[in-house]
Amino acid sequence: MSNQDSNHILVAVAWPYASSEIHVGNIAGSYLPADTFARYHRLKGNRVLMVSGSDAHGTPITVRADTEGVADEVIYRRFHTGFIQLFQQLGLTYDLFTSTHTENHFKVSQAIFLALKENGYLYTASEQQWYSEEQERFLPDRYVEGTCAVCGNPNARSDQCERCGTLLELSQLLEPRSKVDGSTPVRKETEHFYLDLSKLESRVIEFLEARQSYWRPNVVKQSLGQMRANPLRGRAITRDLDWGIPVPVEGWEGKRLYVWFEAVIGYLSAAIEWAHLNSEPEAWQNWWTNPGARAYYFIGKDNIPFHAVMWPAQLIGVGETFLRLFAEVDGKELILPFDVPANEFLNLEDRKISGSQNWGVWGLDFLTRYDPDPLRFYLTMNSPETRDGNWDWAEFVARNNNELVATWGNLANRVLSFAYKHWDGRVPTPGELSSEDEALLSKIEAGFGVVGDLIEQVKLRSALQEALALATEVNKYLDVSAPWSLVKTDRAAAGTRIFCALKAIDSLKTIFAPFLPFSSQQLHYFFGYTHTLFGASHVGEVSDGLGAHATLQYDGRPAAGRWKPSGLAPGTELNQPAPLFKKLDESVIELERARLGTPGY
RNA sequence: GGCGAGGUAGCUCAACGGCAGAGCAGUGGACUCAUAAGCCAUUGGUUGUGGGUUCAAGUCCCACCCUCGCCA
Repeated sequence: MSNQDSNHILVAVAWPYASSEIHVGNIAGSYLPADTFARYHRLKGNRVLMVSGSDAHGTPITVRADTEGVADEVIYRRFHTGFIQLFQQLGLTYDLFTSTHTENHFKVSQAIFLALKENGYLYTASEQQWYSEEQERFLPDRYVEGTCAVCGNPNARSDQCERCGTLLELSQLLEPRSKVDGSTPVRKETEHFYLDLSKLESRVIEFLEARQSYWRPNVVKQSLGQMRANPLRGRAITRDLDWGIPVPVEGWEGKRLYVWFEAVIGYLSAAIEWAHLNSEPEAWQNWWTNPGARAYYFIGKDNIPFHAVMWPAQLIGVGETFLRLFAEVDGKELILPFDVPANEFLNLEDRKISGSQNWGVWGLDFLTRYDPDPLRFYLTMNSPETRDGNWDWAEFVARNNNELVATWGNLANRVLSFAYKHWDGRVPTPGELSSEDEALLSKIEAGFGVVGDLIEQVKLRSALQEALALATEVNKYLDVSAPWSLVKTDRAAAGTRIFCALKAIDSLKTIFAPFLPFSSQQLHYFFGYTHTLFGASHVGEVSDGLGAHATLQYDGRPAAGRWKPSGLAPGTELNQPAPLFKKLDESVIELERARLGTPGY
């Protein structure tokens, strides 16, 4: 296998913070589109590597741990386990879903740090931070409050007064107090490493401008506009914390890499971990050092600056030094993002999703009552690709019943049942095809190109709409050819029509498969195929010096699905068909709405 | 406050400056293989507001309003 293949696709998926539940907005924003995209490319025969993991470090986890009075690690492990359950049930085919709390990620992140340092992009500077003498530690901004020197608000957060909006210097916060124990913190000098982004800015701009023609406007224009208005400047990449990745410099024990800096490195470290788990320790380079490989980053819009500006800056900054330090390979750079198809946000019943108010549809909870494919269908048809979207329970039920069930599920069921009943459980043998038969089959065949192109452009909503329109074409064809009448007068002709309809549905099964993998596999089985369209995900556990961490891994070896039209053979024995999807009763709308906003569901 | 994105039919979304469209919902019809599903036909619009440029503006320019994100 050549290292220069252009069919290596890195699907880099946002890393969920291991401190809050995953809701349908998160799923629609990045996890689901990534999987649809990855599954398509796998069917297409491309070499896909889809990676992500739990973001285990960072203040939100520490805050939650302090609130509950447990160790940071307890919080991280609890949520990490939940993520893996959810993703497996949703059918997200991560080649590796891991965590940032791994020995491997520590080493990779430290190597990135050292490469930037060696290349002269890091400097150190001192600043004052709030320090608790009682606890002998520096306090993050959100742990300190006091009186705003500007407006007198007695409950101002240490970094910004919410009443007057002022960004507060340390000296502007009067009578500071620690939210942890009420004690009075003191100002204390502390030294940190900074990434010298000003030195990298021109190359980041170059990088963005080269991709401007095909990136989503929200992603590229915001990034360029921001830099035009406020040129990049140095940004701290270390913190005074004890949870996280140690700074690999002597004398810096007790400091950690800032989470914004190390979490994105996970895309690289997860690929490396994947390669080791598969006993091909160099295999990650097929994606990461291959100039022909394409890296797609599926994220939500809140993450744009980190993926369109900061992460490219880090990658540019390490140059060839990372490979030399980490793998003793000379003359190789890490590839930059090919696209960052960031999605907008999803509201819920016209209100912003909120964990604290339990205003959300939570993934794991949802799947206790509904199947994954209807969720995947609704979220893709309703995908917030160009603007904020809205989850509406009435619309979920309507789209499920009127589109997924009525147009596609019913089509498959009506034709399979008819064939099963009248041709003794076998695919009928066709006679000569009429021009209508040929027209239908060629329309469906063309669908592979149409839908495929849209998926490649990450226009998944349009792609699924096209697929559904193809199902409508088959419904129309059936209406015109009316095999249920024909079977009474000309059984052979009816058999030809049904053969064509079956063949079309067999093709549509593949076209729908990236979006609706579970029902496509079910349909695949009804058609009598014995192999599976995709591989399987399994939960694993990896042990290292930091303990054990759970993983989700995809094994694509059993996958036999191909992105190409059906080659259905006459006479094939069918399996007893059944409806692919369930119609939902309207009553669930009110039941589900009643759950919203009630704590402790 | 700055940088962006978005605001089009009841809902979700389209529309190189050239007759505002699609799907779903609604309404009417013929059919019956199918989960009362499918098919055919059809109603529905002051394109957020106010100006401007143009033979022609949803689209370009200016100002403003609303929503969301990021930055300060």
